[in-house]
Amino acid sequence: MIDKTYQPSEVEGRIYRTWEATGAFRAGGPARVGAQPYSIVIPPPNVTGSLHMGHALNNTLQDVLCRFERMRGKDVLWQPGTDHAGIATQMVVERQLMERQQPGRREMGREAFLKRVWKWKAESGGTIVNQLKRLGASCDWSRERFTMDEGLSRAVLKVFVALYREGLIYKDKRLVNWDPKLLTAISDLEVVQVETKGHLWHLRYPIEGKTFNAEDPSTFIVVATTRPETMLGDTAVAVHPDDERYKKLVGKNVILPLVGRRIPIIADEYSDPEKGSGAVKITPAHDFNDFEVGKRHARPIINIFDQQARLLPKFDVATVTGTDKVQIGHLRAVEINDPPGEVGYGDLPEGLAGLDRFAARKQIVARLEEKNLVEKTEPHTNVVPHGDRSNVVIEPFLTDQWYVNAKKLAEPAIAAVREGKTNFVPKNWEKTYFEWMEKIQPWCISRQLWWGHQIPAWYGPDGKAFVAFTEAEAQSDADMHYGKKTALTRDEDVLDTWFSSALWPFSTLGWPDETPELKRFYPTSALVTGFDIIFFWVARMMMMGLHFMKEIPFHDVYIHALVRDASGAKMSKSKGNVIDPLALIDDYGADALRFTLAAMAAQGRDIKLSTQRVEGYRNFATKLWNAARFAEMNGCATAAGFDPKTTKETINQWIITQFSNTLAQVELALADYRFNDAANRIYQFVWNFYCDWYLEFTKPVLLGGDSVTKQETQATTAYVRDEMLKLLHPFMPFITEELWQVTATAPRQSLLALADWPDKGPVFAEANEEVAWVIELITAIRSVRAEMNITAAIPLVLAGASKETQARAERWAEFIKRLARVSEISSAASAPQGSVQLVVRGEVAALPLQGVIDLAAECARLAKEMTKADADIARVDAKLGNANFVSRAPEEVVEEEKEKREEALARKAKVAEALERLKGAT
RNA sequence: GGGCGCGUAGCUCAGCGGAAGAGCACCUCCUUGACAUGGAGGGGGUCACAGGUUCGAUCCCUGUCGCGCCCACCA
Repeated sequence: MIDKTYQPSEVEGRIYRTWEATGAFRAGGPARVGAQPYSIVIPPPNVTGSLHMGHALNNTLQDVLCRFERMRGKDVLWQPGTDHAGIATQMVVERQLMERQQPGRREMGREAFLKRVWKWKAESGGTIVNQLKRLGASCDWSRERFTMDEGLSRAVLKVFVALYREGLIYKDKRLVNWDPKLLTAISDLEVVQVETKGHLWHLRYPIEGKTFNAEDPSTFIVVATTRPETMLGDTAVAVHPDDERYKKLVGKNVILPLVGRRIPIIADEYSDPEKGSGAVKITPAHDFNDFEVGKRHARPIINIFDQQARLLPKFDVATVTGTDKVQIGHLRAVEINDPPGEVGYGDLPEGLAGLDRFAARKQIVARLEEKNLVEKTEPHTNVVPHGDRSNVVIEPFLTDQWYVNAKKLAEPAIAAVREGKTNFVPKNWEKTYFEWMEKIQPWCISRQLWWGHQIPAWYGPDGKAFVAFTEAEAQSDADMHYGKKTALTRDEDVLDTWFSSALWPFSTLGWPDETPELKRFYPTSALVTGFDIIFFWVARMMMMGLHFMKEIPFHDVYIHALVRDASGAKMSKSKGNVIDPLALIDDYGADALRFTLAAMAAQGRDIKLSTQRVEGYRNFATKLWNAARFAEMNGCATAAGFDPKTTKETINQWIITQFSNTLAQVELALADYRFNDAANRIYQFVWNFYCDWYLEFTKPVLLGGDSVTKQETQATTAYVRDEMLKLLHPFMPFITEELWQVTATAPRQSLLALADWPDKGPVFAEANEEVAWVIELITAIRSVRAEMNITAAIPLVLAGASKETQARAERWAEFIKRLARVSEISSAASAPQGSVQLVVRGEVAALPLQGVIDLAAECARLAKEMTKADADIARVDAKLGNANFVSRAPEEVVEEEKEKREEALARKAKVAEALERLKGAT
């Protein structure tokens, strides 16, 4: 006996354990020999993270695909695993240390700290995996990987060394995005632009050789800046070469206030006459654009900050040699106003050393104001780069870092998408991909962190780098190079987390070894991910995959939307609008959550998730459960060898036909990644077709005595239920698997998860047509009943009905009586006096209700129908009256319109007749 | 500044060249033996606006107005 109610919380865990215990999700099992492979690699969640709504959506969609393909007989590998998430994880552990007032990572030292992180990974690493299981993810957990496990680390090492030797990884000194809080470089992608309200300061820089006088503009030049504190590092003032205002100043010098450094006024197209004063201060060490301008004019690069963006007592000065190479070194500060021909560097003015950049800003503005060097201060809004993790303002900072020549690697990656080897779904994301890939910048891959893959580079005493697989190898290279045993020190830095993620599609399959899995499952079939990591991850997997495997990593890239809260805001912890998927699973069951996400996953639009919607799909699960109970109560058992093609009963043929249509549409939708269409179609079938109509239609049969008809109906009910469970299983795996078990009257041949997907079913056109008529008739009668508030059973008279209709009515009498609450059905030449008359397919169905109905109301109802018929006729006539339409529109469209006209005319005639009759009765 | 997308029923959204759809909400009726987490019925939309293409436009094109996102930009 099936339980009265379905309790997800009591069922889901048990079901999942059954799947795991039977190895249902194992790829390459004996049952799959000879099967076509289908593979998806999971976007690896952060190992110490927990499941959020984005994961829930992402993994639901992957699971739908995997379960669908598995049931279709493919050898499915859904490759799971987790990411070490360098910065994020290191931050979490450091915070923990701080909260527990334990020594920080620097006090602990690298080794002890890493031990601590591994411990945290061991403690919390299982959380996300268990949460994915609660969602129902059918990953092959026996193959779970971690980006820092032995094998993947080997892949990372191999890739780094190979790219280095090919010249595609190199070390370079240039400005990077420096995070002064985390004390590491980050890539362009980890920088977010935040609109910030600030000020624009207009500063007066006195011109050399003139006595500064605030009242006399010829004695100074005004530069506008949002970062006055960086003026300490200025090495030029740039104006546009065509700017008449400043033409005669080009070549002259200004004396940098506070510092006294003499710096030239240069002409450079970078300067925009429209912005600020048209003259711009050039601070090559602290601005990306200024860096370029500085290089063009061979200006020195003066770094004024330490790693935490606090003012240095003595500046670091780098000089430019050539335009590409930069050398850096400490120079002594020189005297203010040093001799012509040389640039002075200057000491930091008294009392500023160690000030943080924002404090320095205040101080410097104050000091400039004192000297009357601030012309004006305007409020100003601009976008300021922030670290995506630390949320502090990023400082452009001159350091040595490792880079990947992304431009080179991008070429084949662009071509592969151009040539359609890899397809984005929806397609418009390809444009985003191309735009980024085509102007891709060198990828900064070194991070000044500890948690991650340490860079396999060792340095000799002169700073020369030896990149090798092992320290011993590097040592022997170095010894050879120096001609003697030489002490090396290892590069302290680790690689960007995304470096190892970029290898995910092949590293998880065993690369660099030539494993059978790699051969079988690469390239993977599909990648399912959010648009926010197209650049971070998808693009880089394309680059690495093509470079090392010489083949695309995946055929399709399905890009899904973001899950937002019910009002459309991005979910974030700080806003407190995060909906926890686990809480929804607790409340409504994993199936309801999954179905909600799938049903809302329309391409190209974000998902605004509301709990109400989840509740609705919980109700859907309940509905399904009860339908199965009903079937069981009525002895509907799976019949061995049942063949839907051999059914004789119209109603059975009808539901089978509806199922066939649904099946076909669901398959089409899934082939196109239209998850919402697939889900909605199934929903409609289960609720509207199977429950609302089919089960209601068959009640009289099932409640009646034994007969061939009854047997066939019982078998069909069970058959469609079983097929329906299969169809629904990819979306609602738990309840369907449970029902598959509890409805079994004989042992099932397999778990539902491994059952065969339904075959293309038969279509009975005649039955379909006939039942459509019955439904229309019943609906029309019900409508009138409800509108007129008639509860009692009433007779039905078919007025002037055709032989065919009369025969149909006879065949369906029992059903019509029951579902429309009709007492008896008869035929007559015309509708009885005072009856309500319905037009169904051009024929009149009359309900003799004299005395019961409100004649005025009925008149009004008919008048309304008449208006509608007139409108329909008028519209069709307008079309058909248009010679252009008749001559130019396709023939079948014209035919269709003619038929519509006939139909509307007939309907109008019937309604008019009915009105006449009614008036006659009054 | 460059790009992408969205304005359709009260709300959330499908549809995207041939008679406007769903779910929720709302209103009316229904404790019938699967299910009140239910059943039956109903109201509600010049498909943002203006032009254009077409025999025909919610759908294609152009523009306008709103809204969102991505990329670039510390004057």
